[in-house]
Amino acid sequence: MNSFTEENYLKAIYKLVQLSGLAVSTNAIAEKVNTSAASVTDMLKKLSDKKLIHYKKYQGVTLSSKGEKAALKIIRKHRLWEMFLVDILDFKWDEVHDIAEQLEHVNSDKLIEKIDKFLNHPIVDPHGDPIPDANGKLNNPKSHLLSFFNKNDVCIITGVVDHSTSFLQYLDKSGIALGHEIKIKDIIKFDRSLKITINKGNNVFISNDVAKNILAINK
Amino acid sequence: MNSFTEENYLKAIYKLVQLSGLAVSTNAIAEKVNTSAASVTDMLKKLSDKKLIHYKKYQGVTLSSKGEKAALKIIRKHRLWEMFLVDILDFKWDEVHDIAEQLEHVNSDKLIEKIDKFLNHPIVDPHGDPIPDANGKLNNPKSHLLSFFNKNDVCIITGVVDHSTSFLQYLDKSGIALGHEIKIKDIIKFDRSLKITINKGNNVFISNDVAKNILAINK
DNA sequence: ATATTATTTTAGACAAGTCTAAAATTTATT
DNA sequence: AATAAATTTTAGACTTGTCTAAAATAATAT
Ligand SMILES: [Mn+2]
Ligand SMILES: [Mn+2]
Ligand SMILES: [Mn+2]
Ligand SMILES: [Mn+2]
Repeated sequence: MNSFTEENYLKAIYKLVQLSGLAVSTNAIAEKVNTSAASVTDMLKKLSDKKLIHYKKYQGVTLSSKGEKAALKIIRKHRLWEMFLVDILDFKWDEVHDIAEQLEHVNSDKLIEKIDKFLNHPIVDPHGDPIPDANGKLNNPKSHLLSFFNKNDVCIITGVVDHSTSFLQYLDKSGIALGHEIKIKDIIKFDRSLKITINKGNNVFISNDVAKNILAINK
Repeated sequence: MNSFTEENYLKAIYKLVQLSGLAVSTNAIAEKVNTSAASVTDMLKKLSDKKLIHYKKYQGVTLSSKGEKAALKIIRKHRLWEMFLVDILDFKWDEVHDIAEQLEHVNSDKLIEKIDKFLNHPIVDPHGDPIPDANGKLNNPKSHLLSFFNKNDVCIITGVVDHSTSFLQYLDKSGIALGHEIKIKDIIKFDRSLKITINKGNNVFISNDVAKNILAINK
């Protein structure tokens, strides 16, 4: 078994590789897990000894297939727990991440499969992120950042990039939620901010910074 | 916050004090948390510094009110999670303890109160153990060991002392479950084993060792 | 191509929790 | 009351994960 700490490193490496498509740097990991570069180097040696990563000094790191499987399992657990918290216990989508950070480390295959079944095998979590299946298979839906759409495009919101409480609460306040239909009414040249219509009703202005943190798919 | 380890010591001390009514010994704690007496002494110093226990060298230990509150909170979480696992996820009563040992350390007041509400504020866990309320108040039901009843007594099974998988599975196999009515048909003088009738139906023989691990209340 | 800067690794230390072996204290026995 | 036995504490060491400061390597700029 891997320790909580090891699991958090694996998850961090998985997400960074996913994002960049490249081997990830010691510094990037350090920032992600909120620790020093020296500590990361120590841990990389350990994960390498355990054959969880591919690592050569100064050359960056990727996950081995064993490491990727472990990472996907943690991500599966995290997202299923988030789903459980929102759908069953009526938590808000901005409240669940920190709790799921703890629950994702609970070790019981039977438990996670029962939760999955109880939730009716959900495909995405409350933030629109895909949930890996029991074999670690992950359906990566081809969404795009809202900031990449053009004037008069109509799309459906499928996810968010930023998962912070403040961002999610801002979306709530603006009436922006997963599944809603968005029409791009206007794009301001100066700062690339957007005027959008939500569900054929309200018009709302959002900054480019916000648009870059919303995922959507063409309708 | 207290670490997982500290929480497990507090829980162990709580249960040992509960059982004996006296200050508990270093050795007793060592056995309960499955570690060496030396390690226990180290931890007792730490818990004492944190004002969680009353401790004087060589004199044994009891919980401070702060420590007792912490212990009861962990026990509340453990028992509510066991209830959730059995009632909602259809686990058997012999499968849940180890998972609850992990879940009891998840830190979120909101989570545990939502679970409590979702379960409709249960009073006892799947093993008949009482669940402390949100204020740490615990209703100690006055049950007795089945081994203390007399011939022709009729009683209702309310709990178990031993929580091991093998014991609980033995009870399942024998048709003995919480809430069932038991009539003591005979007590064998030689070894104090019992012939009992379950729910006015089947007759079953159980050893005194088994009877000493079943709790019941007079009908 | 060399010098400067940034990144990464090593060295050495620390806190938490654990261990074994030895010393101190308490309890039980004669 | 003195001795033996059991319990508890101390001493010293080890592991995991962390840190800072210094050294090594790589990347960038002149
Ligand atoms: Mn999350
Ligand atoms: Mn999520
Ligand atoms: Mn239990
Ligand atoms: Mn229980």
